[in-house]
Amino acid sequence: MKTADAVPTLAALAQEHRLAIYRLLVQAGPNGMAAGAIADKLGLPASSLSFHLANLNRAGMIVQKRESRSLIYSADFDRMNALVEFLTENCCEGMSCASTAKAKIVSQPRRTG
Amino acid sequence: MKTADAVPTLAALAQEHRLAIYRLLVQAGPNGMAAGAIADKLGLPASSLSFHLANLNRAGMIVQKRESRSLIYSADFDRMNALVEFLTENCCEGMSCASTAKAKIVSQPRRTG
DNA sequence: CTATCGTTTCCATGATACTGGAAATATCAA
DNA sequence: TTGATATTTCCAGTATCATGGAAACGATAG
Repeated sequence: MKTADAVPTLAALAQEHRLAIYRLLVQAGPNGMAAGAIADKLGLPASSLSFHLANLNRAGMIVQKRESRSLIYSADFDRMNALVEFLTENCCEGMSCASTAKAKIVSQPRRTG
Repeated sequence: MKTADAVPTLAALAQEHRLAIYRLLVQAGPNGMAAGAIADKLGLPASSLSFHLANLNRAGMIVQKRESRSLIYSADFDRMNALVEFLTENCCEGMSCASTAKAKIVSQPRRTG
C-alpha cells in the first residue's frame, strides 16, 4: 500500500457510522450482511447508510455482491492487513524491536454456507 | 479502546501530512524527532506542522516532550496496537479464523541514547 | 406489464477541517 | 535585559464532508 491509498482508507474508517458498519461486517464474517440488515441493526436512514457504504467500498475496505434484490456487503480482511503493515513499516530505524516481523492480524477465512 | 476513541485516532491518521509525520516518527523510533526536524524533512510551514502535531497528540498517536528549546515528538506504539486490536475485534462470528488470536504488531522498544 | 421491495442517487443545508502568515510564547545565552 | 531560536496560537479564507427526504433505479413475483 502507498500513502495515496492509505489516506482514503483511513478516512473511510474515521467516521462514527462507517466504523460501526465496518466492525459489524468484521463480526459478521465472510457471509456479510445485506444493506437493509445493516440499516436495521445500526438505525441509519437508507440514504445515509448508502453514502457510507459507498465510501467504504471505494476505499476497498468492504466488498459488494448482489444476491437477488439485496446487496450484500462484507469486510475485506486483506485490505486491513495491508493497512496495518503500511502503518508499521520500517519501524524503529531497523533496530531489532520485538516484532519488526509484522504478523498478519487477520487472515481471510473461507466463506460458509 | 472504544469507538469514541477510535474515531479521532483514525481521523488523525487520515490526512496526508499527518500520516507522513506519523510514519516518519515510527521510523525514527523511540528517540523521536524535534518539530523543526520534521518540518525540514517534510517541507511543511511551521504553523501547519504544529496544527497537525497537535491533532496527532490529542489523538494519542504521538507523545511530546521538551528538550531545551526543542519539542521532541515520538510515536506511541502501544496506541497503534490498541487501535489494530479494536479494528479486528470479534472477527468472524467467533469462528476459528486463523488469527482470531490477534498478535501484537509492534511492541514498544526501549529508548536508546 | 404492474406492483413491490431493496437500495442508490440527487440535492441543499449545516458543520468541520486545512492552510499559512503574523503575532505571541517559551527557552536559553551573554 | 536583550537577542536569538524553536514552536505554538490566532485568524480568515477556502474546501471538503455528513445528513436525510424525495425521486429514480434494478430485480423479482404474479
